[in-house]
Amino acid sequence: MMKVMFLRKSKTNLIFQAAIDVFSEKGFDKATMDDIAARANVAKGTIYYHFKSKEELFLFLVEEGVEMLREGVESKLTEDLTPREKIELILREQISFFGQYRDFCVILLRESWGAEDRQLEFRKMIRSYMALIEKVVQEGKDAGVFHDVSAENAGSALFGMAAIAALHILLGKGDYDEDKLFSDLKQIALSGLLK
Amino acid sequence: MMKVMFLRKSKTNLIFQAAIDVFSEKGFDKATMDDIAARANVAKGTIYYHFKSKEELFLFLVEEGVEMLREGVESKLTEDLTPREKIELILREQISFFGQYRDFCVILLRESWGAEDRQLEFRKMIRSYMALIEKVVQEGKDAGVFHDVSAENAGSALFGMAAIAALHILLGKGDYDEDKLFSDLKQIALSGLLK
Amino acid sequence: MMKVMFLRKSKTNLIFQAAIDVFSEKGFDKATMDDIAARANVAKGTIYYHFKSKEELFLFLVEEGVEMLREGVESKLTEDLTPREKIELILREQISFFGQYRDFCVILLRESWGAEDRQLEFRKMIRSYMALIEKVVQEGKDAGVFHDVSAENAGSALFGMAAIAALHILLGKGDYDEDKLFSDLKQIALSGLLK
Amino acid sequence: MMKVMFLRKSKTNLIFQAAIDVFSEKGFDKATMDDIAARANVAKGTIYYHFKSKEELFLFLVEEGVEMLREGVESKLTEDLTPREKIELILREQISFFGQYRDFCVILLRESWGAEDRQLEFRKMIRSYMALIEKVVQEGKDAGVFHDVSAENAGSALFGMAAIAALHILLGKGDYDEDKLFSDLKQIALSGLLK
DNA sequence: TATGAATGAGCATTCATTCAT
DNA sequence: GATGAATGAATGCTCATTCAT
Repeated sequence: MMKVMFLRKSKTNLIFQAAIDVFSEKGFDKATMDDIAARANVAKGTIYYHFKSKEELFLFLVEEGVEMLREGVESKLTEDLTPREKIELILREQISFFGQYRDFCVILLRESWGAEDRQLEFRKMIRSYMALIEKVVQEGKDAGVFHDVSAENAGSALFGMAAIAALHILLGKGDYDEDKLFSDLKQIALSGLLK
Repeated sequence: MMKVMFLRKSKTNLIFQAAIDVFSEKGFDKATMDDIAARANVAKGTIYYHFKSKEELFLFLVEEGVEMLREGVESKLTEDLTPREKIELILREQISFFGQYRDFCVILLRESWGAEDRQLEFRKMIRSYMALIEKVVQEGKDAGVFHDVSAENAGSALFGMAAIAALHILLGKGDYDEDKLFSDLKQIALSGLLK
Repeated sequence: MMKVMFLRKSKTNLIFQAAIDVFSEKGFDKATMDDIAARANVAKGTIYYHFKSKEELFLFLVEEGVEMLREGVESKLTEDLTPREKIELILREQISFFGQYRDFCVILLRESWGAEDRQLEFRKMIRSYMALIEKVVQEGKDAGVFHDVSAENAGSALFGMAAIAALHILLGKGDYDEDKLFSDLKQIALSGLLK
Repeated sequence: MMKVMFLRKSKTNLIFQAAIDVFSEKGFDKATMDDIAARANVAKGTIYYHFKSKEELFLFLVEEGVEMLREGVESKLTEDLTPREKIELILREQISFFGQYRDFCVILLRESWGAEDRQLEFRKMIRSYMALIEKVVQEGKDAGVFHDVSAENAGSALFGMAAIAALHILLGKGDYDEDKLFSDLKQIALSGLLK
């Protein structure tokens, strides 16, 4: 998402960047097209020349964001890794992504729960990411190295654990110590709290 | 909150119930006072007779909800339980609460991320619940039965794991199998994925 | 008005007093029945038990106020006074009244200009006061001691001169020096600016 | 204000004109933005595109009106006139202005008395006009041709005399005979009622 | 007499969207 | 491609008035 964007300097891109800023600062409803236009140094009509509606602009944005997270993780899940290593990689990548794109992640967590079409769409995207985790869990189970838990439950649990823990720190006051968070989550996810 | 509410049939309560419905369906911004009034079969002015503003109505609602979750859990965390049993209890209670008050939980997950005062307030409430978990984790560490992970990280991780996994099922199509979810999360949280 | 009021301690009177305070502070439109009820330490319904409407309450209030000014002046305009002395008396009385009932006078000046029934009513009241002045001017003209100016013009001019000059001081920062104001207005009204 | 306004036919101007009409008819509080929009044949949103708020629109309006009166008078107060001629000129101009802009003058007299910021602002504007009169009175005193009255008292008295007398006629039923009113006020202001 | 909960019409303001240039 | 003036439906909130007790 953001990477691609930095290459071109088209109006479309200016708008896109501005939209990320504004949506993450204010949320979908509170953000106005005027805000975005001002941030992009573009006339309001110009946004409508490039995007059909506020909704569509937002959808594009979230789509690219989730895709980026998913692809980033997927591309690193090479065949030579063990299930355990894959889980570690997923946790590390997700923690890193949340640190790098905090604002986008706030959007995601804010706007994915509800019954509007947009929100259903977002949950579908998130599920496509969770599916990656589920696949790894299944592999582990098939290989006999993981306990017999529902892959779906494990997928959402691991995503949720990392997401909420990351945002909890990022939206609090302290520093975001990615290494400590990773080490703690890895401990819990793989070996549990109990000694 | 909801329990007490069901007993009385005051206007205040009608409004409260309607507000839960509407806010969870549409979120804070999209929900209108007209919606809530219509759902409660009350004139719009009546809402303002009982609550100072939309914001205040919402705040009350979330306050009572989180308090109910927190107190429900806290009251059951008796001294005779081991840390392991306490973690199990917390997971079971939270899973049950999410099943019972799905709409409220959607509200909580939707509206807690952002920089508005209201949102800061919500996160503070959630933190007061997480603190319960942190305390138990600390106990376990002190007793030498839990691994040495940051209690804060563990607290947000366990809350997030259960919250997201629960909502993932509740907002999907399938049934909400509390027992299976509990058993899976207990497994991961206490002993991890690895055999 | 105010004098009579202080004698009784009925609810009606409590409301009346509160209404004067609130109306003069906020004006007719901005003043609310809640304000008045709170100031009178009375339930809102009680006001409606004693007065038919906000409008009526206001009307009563202004009626009594103007009547008090008019009667106060009229009762002192004894037959033994010369027209010149009468003009002096009118000026002195009006200046004194404005000083004593500043808030009420603000109401009067605020709410008398417009086309609503209430406002027409107020102007009629004011005209009944101006009529006193006109009569004196006519007397002076008939007696050959006043110049030949339209009595009506003179009446409104003298009322306006004293009213605006008084409020100009009363709403400004300085002290309200009634004697100096009287002496200046007397000078202008009777002998003019020119030496 | 009005003069310039009549030249252009911009939306801004349409709104401005409509606002004068509506505010003078109903007063600030009772006038609604819907009224103004309807009168201007403009969508309500259009008003907000050109003016930040009802308050701001109103303020602009009064500002320009008073400024027009002040400048109109000031520009004619040339050095070659005697104090007496200047007072005459001021009276004539003010009487003419009130006749020409009756509605605006109603607004001014209605909305200048109270403690709201807006009203303080208006009184400040009026004082800037009164200052013109005070200066002339001072000149007359310095030149030894006027009696020794407080310039401030004389300023507010002359303004008030002309304002109230003018509106008294304009809001009554009869014709507005500017010449007679001028001749009467000149008589009183310069030479007084007494022969 | 007195109360205060309930009402609903009314209002200022916002903002996504359109469209003539 | 780009603009920004214009739109009008939508919304949170107010407040005079009513009425059951």
